[in-house]
Formats: sequence, C-alpha cells, structure tokens
Amino acid sequence: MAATIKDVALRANTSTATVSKVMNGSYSISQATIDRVNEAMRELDYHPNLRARNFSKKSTKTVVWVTSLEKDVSFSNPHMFEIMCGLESVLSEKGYLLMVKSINAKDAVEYMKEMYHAQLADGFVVHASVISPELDEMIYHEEIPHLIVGMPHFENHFCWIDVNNRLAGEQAAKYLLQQGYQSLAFIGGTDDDKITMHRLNGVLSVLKEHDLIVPKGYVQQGESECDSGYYMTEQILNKESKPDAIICANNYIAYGCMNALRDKAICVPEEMGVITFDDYPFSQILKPMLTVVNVDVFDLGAQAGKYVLQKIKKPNIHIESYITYPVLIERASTRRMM
Amino acid sequence: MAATIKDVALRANTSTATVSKVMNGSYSISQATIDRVNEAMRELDYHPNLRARNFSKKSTKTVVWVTSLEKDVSFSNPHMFEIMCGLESVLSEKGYLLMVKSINAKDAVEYMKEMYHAQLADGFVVHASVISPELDEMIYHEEIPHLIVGMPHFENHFCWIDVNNRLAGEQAAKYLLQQGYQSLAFIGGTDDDKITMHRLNGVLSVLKEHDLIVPKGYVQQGESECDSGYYMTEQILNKESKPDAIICANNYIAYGCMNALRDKAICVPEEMGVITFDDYPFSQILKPMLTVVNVDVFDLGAQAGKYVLQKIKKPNIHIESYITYPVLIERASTRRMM
DNA sequence: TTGAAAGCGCTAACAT
DNA sequence: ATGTTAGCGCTTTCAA
Repeated sequence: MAATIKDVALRANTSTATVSKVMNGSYSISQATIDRVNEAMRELDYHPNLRARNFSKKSTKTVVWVTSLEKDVSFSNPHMFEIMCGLESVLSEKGYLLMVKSINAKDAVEYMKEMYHAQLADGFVVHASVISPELDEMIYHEEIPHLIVGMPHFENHFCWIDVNNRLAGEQAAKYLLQQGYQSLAFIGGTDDDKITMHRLNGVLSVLKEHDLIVPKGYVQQGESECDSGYYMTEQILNKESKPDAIICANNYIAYGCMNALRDKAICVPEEMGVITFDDYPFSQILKPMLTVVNVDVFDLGAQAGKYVLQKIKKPNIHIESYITYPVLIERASTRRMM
Repeated sequence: MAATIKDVALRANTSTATVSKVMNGSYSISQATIDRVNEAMRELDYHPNLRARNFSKKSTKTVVWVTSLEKDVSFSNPHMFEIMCGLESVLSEKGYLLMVKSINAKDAVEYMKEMYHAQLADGFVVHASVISPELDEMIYHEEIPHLIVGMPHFENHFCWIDVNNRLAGEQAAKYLLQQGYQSLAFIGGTDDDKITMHRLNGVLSVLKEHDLIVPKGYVQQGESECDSGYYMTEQILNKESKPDAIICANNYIAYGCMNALRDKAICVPEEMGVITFDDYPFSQILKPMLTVVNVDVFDLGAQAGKYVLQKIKKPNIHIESYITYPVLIERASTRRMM
C-alpha cells in the first residue's frame, strides 16, 4: 500500500497540515520541519495522491482535445495530430494533462456537458469538425471554457482561432508576381471546400489589386486529389494562351499538376511556376521541389493551448482570431532564372 | 453551483446512500424510490461528480498513451497516431479515458512512476521509442499495468505487442514468386533500422526455402529516403544481370525506386515488379499504383487497448506477442501479364 | 428497502 | 510556526 500524507506526518512527527504546507511551499514552515518532512517522504517513497488533491482543490488540471478520429485520419489529415502535438506541448509545460476524445458532432454536445459537470476536465479544445449550433448553445449556456480550432461557418458565440488561409493565398500570388510570373492560374477543390475558397479569394484579391484579369478557365475546381489535379492542369494547358504559373490549392492536387506538366514536357520553373500550400512530405520529394506557403500547425495547436488556459483562468475573455501566420518556403518550383 | 448528490437526496426525500445506489443500479431499491430519485436528478439537471466517484472508488478509468511527439512527427510517422486512434476507440468503448503524454525515454521513468502513484492513471500504453532498461526495472518493481507497442530490443520483463515485420517480408517475397518473378532484389534502410532488418530477414528466409541464391548487390541498404531509394535502384540496375522485381523496405524508398525505373524507361510491372510495405497515400498515387504488404496499425492500437485493460484487471498475466497480421494489397505494380 | 456514518487523501480556514 | 478540524462529493459497510 502506498504511503499517504498521514504516514508522512506520523513519521516526521508532525501534522498532515504541515506536510501539505511543505508540499505546497508555504513560507511559514521552519527549515528544520521542512527537512524532517522531506526526509520522511523520501524514506517512505511518498508520492502525493494527485487525484485526492484535485478533488480537494476542485480542479483537474486537464484539458480535453475533442475531435473526430476515424480510421486512416492520420494519413488523410496529419494536421489534426500536429495541432494536438502543439497543444500537448503547451499544456504539459504548464502542468496540465491532455485527454483525447474522439466523437461525432451529434454526440459532442452531451459528452462535453457530462465531462464538464463530472469535473473530469477544466476546459476543452475542439476541432471545428465536431461543432454544431447545438454545441454553441450548450457551451454558451453552461459557460464552459473552450476554444475551437477552425473558424465556425455559422452564427455563434464560440471562442476560436484559425489559420489565415486567405492571407496564405495572397502571399502565394504576391510572391509569384514578384518572381516575374505574369499570368496566374489556380486549381483547387470545389466550392464547399472552405480552405480552397479562402485561398482562392486571397489569390483573386491580389490579382485585382494589380489590375490583372483572370482569363476564363484559369480557375479550375474539382476533387481534392491527384488525378483531379492532373485533369485540371490539362484543361489549363489546352487553352490557347497559357498561364506561366499555377497555384495548387493543396499537395495532392499539386502532385497531379506536376505529373501533367512532366507528361507535356513543360519545364518547371522556367516555363511554368508551381506553388502550393502546406509543407507535406510531398513538396520536398517532387522534382523540382515545390515552393509552398506553409502554416505552422504545431504552433496553431500551441496557441490553442495558451488560449484555453486563459479561458480557464478568466472565463469572460473572448477570442476570435486568425492567429497563425503563413510563411513562404521558397524552393525550386518557382525559382525563375532572370 | 452544480447540484450534488445531497441536493438530489434532499429533493427526493431520501438519503445520499440511496441516491448512490440508484445510480449504481443496486437491486435493493424499490421502484418508487428509483423513480423519485431519477425525477429529482432530472429536475436538478444533476451530473455526478466523477472525480469524486473515482476518488472514492480508487480508480481513474484512465489510460495514458506515453510517447515522444516531436514537431512534424505527424508527417514523418503517421502510424503513431493511427495506433493512438485505435487505442482511443477501444478505451472509449469500455468507458475509459485516454490521456496523451509526450516525453523522452530518460524522463519517462520518473513520469510514469509519479503518474501511477498519483493515481491519475490506471495503466499505460507506451510507444517503444521511449522505453529503456530503467523503465523496465521500474515498471517491474512497481508492478505497473502497462503495454509496450513495439518489440523491445533488450532483455526485459515488459508486456508488449508488435507487428510481425518478418512475416510481412515473407509475404512480400512469397507473393512475388507466385506471380512468376524469379529474381528478387531488396532495398532498405541500414542495419540499425530494425523494421528494415525484420522485413529483409523474412524475405531472405523465403528465398532460402526456395533454394534461391541472392546475387551480390541485390540487397542494398542506405538511408530511408527517396533519394537513397533512387540511388540504390540505380546500383541494382547497373549490374550485368538484373533482378525482375524489387522489394522496397518502405514507401519513401519505393518512391525513389519508381523514379529511377521511370528515368531508365523500365516498365513496371512487366520488366520489373515493385512491392513495398505500409499503405501510405504514396502507394496509391504512383503510376502504376504499388502493391503493398500492409499492417492495420489502427487495429494494433485497438489490441493494445484491449490488452492494457486486461492487465489492469489481472495484473499477473503476461503478454508478448506479434499480434497484428500483415495483409497483402495487390495493385498494378506487380500484376504480371502471363 | 433504507439510512447513518465512516471513510477516500488532501487542502485550507482557523486556532493556538 | 504548527496543529485541529471541517470539508470536497461520492461509495460502502453496517445497522435498522
């Protein structure tokens, strides 16, 4: 049986209150007592029962990462875990524990309410894929410390942070123009792919700023996958006047794009610049390596951790922000010889 | 302030003991009382404080996934998260919570000892990357319910499960021979890459069984990355007599291999069969798509969950096993026209 | 079938 | 500077 605070008190010939004070670093204890207590602890190989402490203090020092973890999600969405890693690093550093719960949007409402009232967690970081108006309602009503990762697409009271994908799109376009590319095309997912849309809007806003007209067919939308990237690139190459650079909404599409260019024997970056978003391993494996506008999602997770801890301490602050800035990583696919 | 068991007892005009019994489904309570208590709970929107319950019952219903989560690990090692997802699914189903802790091998010993004595967790599932003889010693001495994912490479008392990589190697080789390929080469990582070595040994054992001699230079070892795969393939192609199939120890190497074959205008699968391991997205994107020997790592995680719960219930069982079987996924890269 | 009361291990207010 | 004691919210034993 593991030693308890009583055993320590007995052995150190003092009271449990004093032992508790020693553990929590109260100033009003004499050095002699401190030493005695510490020695008793060592002798007994004493480890405080943190569950009892949490119970007594009414705090769990725990945050739950609530998301949907289907099979193969590690392959299809590595960002989700990179966010989690960033979150874990901050929580760990601040003495908090990270709990992970996979759930769907429907059940998330009841689950979080339960967990919070059960006092098994002080706060929640929630992936945008499991939010709903009902969740918003419940969290608002119960005043649950939370932070959503990903901007909600409906009217809400949530605190949230997200990557600024529109800005990423702007950066990609600006950079290409700076490099001397003059006619930009964009290939991406369909309208309901919000990430594609934000990136596209960023691109278009820059082109408009520069009074550049986007010729018909220079914006292609299709599936978010390799084959579709191939096809969309072909469509663009079939036009009479071709662009001199293509912005690919994501890595899979970019891969298809590169294959199409290779098959048509179009030189990258000389004849065609190629840029994409997010630094997946793909970008560094293709020849030439791809320039990307990257977002540090580990950092996004870390920020989420910081904010949720703030919310736990001061429940009345409100957070809505695009927190993590995109960074351009220049590689060979856009390095134009001038 | 949230309602407590006392409030419920008061409102239902009974005692806290009875309320507790109703919650835990004791048979000795009259239906009338049960109804009264349930109604009181509903009226008060009562949610039991599980922390208090856990404290009282001396169980946490929590398992910790202990591993090392460095930045970008989501990209470099998606398997780690797939294991976690499998683990979460089983724990969740059995009413357990999953905690995630990132730590290095050195600190893991002290951390786990603390956590266990602090009674913040009932058991641990530990990734093999953070184990050490010291950890083994500690866990053995303290009798901590645990399960290691990944076979330890030193003398130990651990309970562990792992994928059978040797068997995967055997499967790859057998399958190629069945397909009519007659001369197999292998390219992989260096000797300290245990996964490569197990897979290679499996391959060699099958070749030996078939009395096939492996010509000099048909086994190449180098870095576990794309460029190295390219180089190793070139080495093999430079030989006077070439193999008719190449087994690539992993996806990255396979990607380099495919590039080299394309550059040398060697047709896959007609002139050269290509097979690799683990069904990363790569395998499905390359042309032709790669045949792989895959391991369901989600299932591996799920098994880990089952076993650790067993260990928690019966600490004296011992587990050492290669639990998850590899499965061949046949695709175009080895489909020989006969 | 029910209830009183003694914990679970620790903290913290209060007294000394 | 130290000790006494009353919780924290629930479970569980034992008695009624």
